Amino acid sequence: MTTTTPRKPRKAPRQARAKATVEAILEATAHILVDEGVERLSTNRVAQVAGVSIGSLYQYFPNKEALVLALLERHVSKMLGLLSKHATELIGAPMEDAVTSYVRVVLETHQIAPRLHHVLTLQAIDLDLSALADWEAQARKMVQGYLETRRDDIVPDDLEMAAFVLVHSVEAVVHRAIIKEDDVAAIPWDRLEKELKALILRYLLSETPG
Amino acid sequence: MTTTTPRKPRKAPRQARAKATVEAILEATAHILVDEGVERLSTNRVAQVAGVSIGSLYQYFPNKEALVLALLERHVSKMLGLLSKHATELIGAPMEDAVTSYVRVVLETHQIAPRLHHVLTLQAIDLDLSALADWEAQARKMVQGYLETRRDDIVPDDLEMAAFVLVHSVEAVVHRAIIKEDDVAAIPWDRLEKELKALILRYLLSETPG
Amino acid sequence: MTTTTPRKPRKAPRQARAKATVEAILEATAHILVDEGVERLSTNRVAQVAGVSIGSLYQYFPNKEALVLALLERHVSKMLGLLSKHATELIGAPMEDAVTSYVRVVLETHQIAPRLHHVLTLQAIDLDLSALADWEAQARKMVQGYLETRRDDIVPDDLEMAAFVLVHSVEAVVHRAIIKEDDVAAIPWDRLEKELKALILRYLLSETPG
Amino acid sequence: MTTTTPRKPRKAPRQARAKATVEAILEATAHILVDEGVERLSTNRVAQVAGVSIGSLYQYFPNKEALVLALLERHVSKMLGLLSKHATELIGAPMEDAVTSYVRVVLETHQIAPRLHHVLTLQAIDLDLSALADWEAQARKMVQGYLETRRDDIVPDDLEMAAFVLVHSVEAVVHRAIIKEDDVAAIPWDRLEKELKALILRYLLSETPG
DNA sequence: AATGAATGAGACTTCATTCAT
DNA sequence: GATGAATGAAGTCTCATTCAT
Repeated sequence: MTTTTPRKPRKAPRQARAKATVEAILEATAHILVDEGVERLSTNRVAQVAGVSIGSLYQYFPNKEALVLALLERHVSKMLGLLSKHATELIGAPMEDAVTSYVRVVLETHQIAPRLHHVLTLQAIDLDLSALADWEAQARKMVQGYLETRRDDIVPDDLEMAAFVLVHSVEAVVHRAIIKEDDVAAIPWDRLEKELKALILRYLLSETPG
Repeated sequence: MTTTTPRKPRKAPRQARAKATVEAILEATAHILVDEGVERLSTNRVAQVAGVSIGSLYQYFPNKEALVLALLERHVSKMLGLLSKHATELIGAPMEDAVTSYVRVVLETHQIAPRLHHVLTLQAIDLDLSALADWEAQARKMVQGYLETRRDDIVPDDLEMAAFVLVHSVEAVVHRAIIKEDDVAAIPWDRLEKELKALILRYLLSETPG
Repeated sequence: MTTTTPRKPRKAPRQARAKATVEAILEATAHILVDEGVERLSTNRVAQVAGVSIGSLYQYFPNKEALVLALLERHVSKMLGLLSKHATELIGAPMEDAVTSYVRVVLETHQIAPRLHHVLTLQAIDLDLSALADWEAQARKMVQGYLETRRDDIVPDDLEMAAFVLVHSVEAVVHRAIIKEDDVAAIPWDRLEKELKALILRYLLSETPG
Repeated sequence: MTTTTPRKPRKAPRQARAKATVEAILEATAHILVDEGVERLSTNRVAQVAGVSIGSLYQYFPNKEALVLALLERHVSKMLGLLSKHATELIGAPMEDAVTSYVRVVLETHQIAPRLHHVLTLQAIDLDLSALADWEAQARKMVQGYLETRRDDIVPDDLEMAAFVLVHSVEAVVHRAIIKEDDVAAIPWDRLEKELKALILRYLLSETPG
């Protein structure tokens, strides 16, 4: 299942006009992905929706995958931006603040573009795109790094495992919460945040009772 | 994204030969899905791999989606089987035993056919098939039901939310653990089980410290 | 310039209907090649002219090259048929009879389908198809074989070189003669035959004068 | 197969820079033709390889054919140059010298740019370009002219036919010899020359034996 | 003169599905 | 029941050519 298909953009747009074209193409891609579904994503349709000729599309993207990849990379880069913005807050912060900060970052990353996030996530797996895996690795590394600074206060021994459990628990719960609601506005973000903080803090700080 | 395509098998195979045909078709579908990827799944290819004519395939399945659906339903039915088998153990069991039992069920469901599970999960979302959602609903209902019998011993108030958090945390962590390892055997299942039990029990039974 | 594109027919037609389809496709290919030119040869056009759907074409031929190759192989096989039919006459025949026979074979091979022959020749080179090279090799081998049986009567020492010169001289002259005339009938075949026999016999049997 | 597309260069380059541009374009064309194959010859690619914008290419050449034509005309003009340079030697020369001279001219023309010669030859036919036909006509005329001055010493009656046979025999044998060898350097030019001289002289001067 | 962005016809090819045998 | 030939819509992608800057 290893592909040798090129996925990188063909050439960077130099003129302003070209930049607008690329922008229109990516927006159209996102639009179709979110509102019409992957199965409707075809290069022809993207070009049509973008109001651009199919030839122009192929000037900048070698194939359909490259469109999705470009979109994914933009998205992940925004996610990583949020992560690194808050990363400094964590260092040396008391446990509760650090956890609050982390949960909020995850909630925020999912609010950048919730429906696009969902679709891109699936595509990343289907197309074997690593950008998202990079994000996860980054998050795990950061969490594990923090846990190591608090090793003495923490119950779990295996910090790698602990980071793995935490990152994916939080990620999954948030993700499902968003998918569950058709209307993103309806999600009880505050309660979700509270609950996730409880989940994490108890896992890290309490001995198993009983 | 809502389809009106029929997805149910056309007619049940009555003769033994027919049963074998259907079996071969589904096996071929699974094989292609797992070993070659969704993008290679075509009805013609399935028929070829199954050693059956394309006409025969359409005798039993009205379209391509029906293949995936049938496979998914089989799989989910196995998962539900495991769940209900253990369901009785849970009722009235002490908290620790109940949690152990639940975590084991989830681990077992993921071991039925790990790679197929992964692919089907993605397809279920892409094709908007509800079978998997059914499974999740079932699991949530069961967990929530159990929590209600223990309401007094439990810290979280909102049991629906608690069930949601638990089910998806466990599900996600197990799922990622399986995907992570190319060599499935290499996963430290016992440690994973221990860690998940700690996560759940502390969440349910400990007050947030600090 | 080495290609890995498949060129062999996809599957052999089993039913009579399918055989007719394949036949129609190849005839259409030949027709387009001869009457409209290579640049007009497209799979769509072939299907259209053959009165067959494009899908049917691709059931039997993996791509455009395969069409040309199939046609070429049929043609070359006819040419080789003529060659081997006369091959026996040559063995042990007196020089003049053998030469007569050879020149006639070449003339005949070019009359099987003169215009198609011309186009296929070019395509064989462009597409790097070896079928025609096989024919030439065969012809050279046969001629050289005969020359060896007459080594004592023959002036040239290097029989490989002599065969090379003979085969390509005769081939080229005949080929150009056919191309030259738009009206194929107008070619003075008998005089051409006489002249080529003279060319060969003098080359083989006379010492260079002067 | 008759085209009405203009094939002549659009305007002659007046400045030195423009001359360099045209030169680069033609060199790129030749390069692609020889090293990548006709199917890879696209105007965009030529421009790219030439390090010139596609717009500039169309400033000097009205279409793709014009590129090939320009190249062909340059090549044929070199060939004609060789021919006319030796033409004077032939007049009144003794038969053997004349033949030597002619064979050498043909060998030389094929050594100008053997691989390009090969490709251009094919293209000339495909695109129905007459430049090469002009060369052949010229060569035939010259040879026939010489033969007429020697009519009394010569065996063949029909001098037009004799010239036809000679020109195409020599041409074909030399051409195939070059194609046959991957490495042009490996061709036994001297033996080829000797053999072709023998072929011609015997044909012209010896009665058919036997 | 030169640039390169944009165009779109059209080529190739796949694949879900139907239907005659 | 089964077969496999046939279909054609639809998708991917290229490339000759134009034109605004």
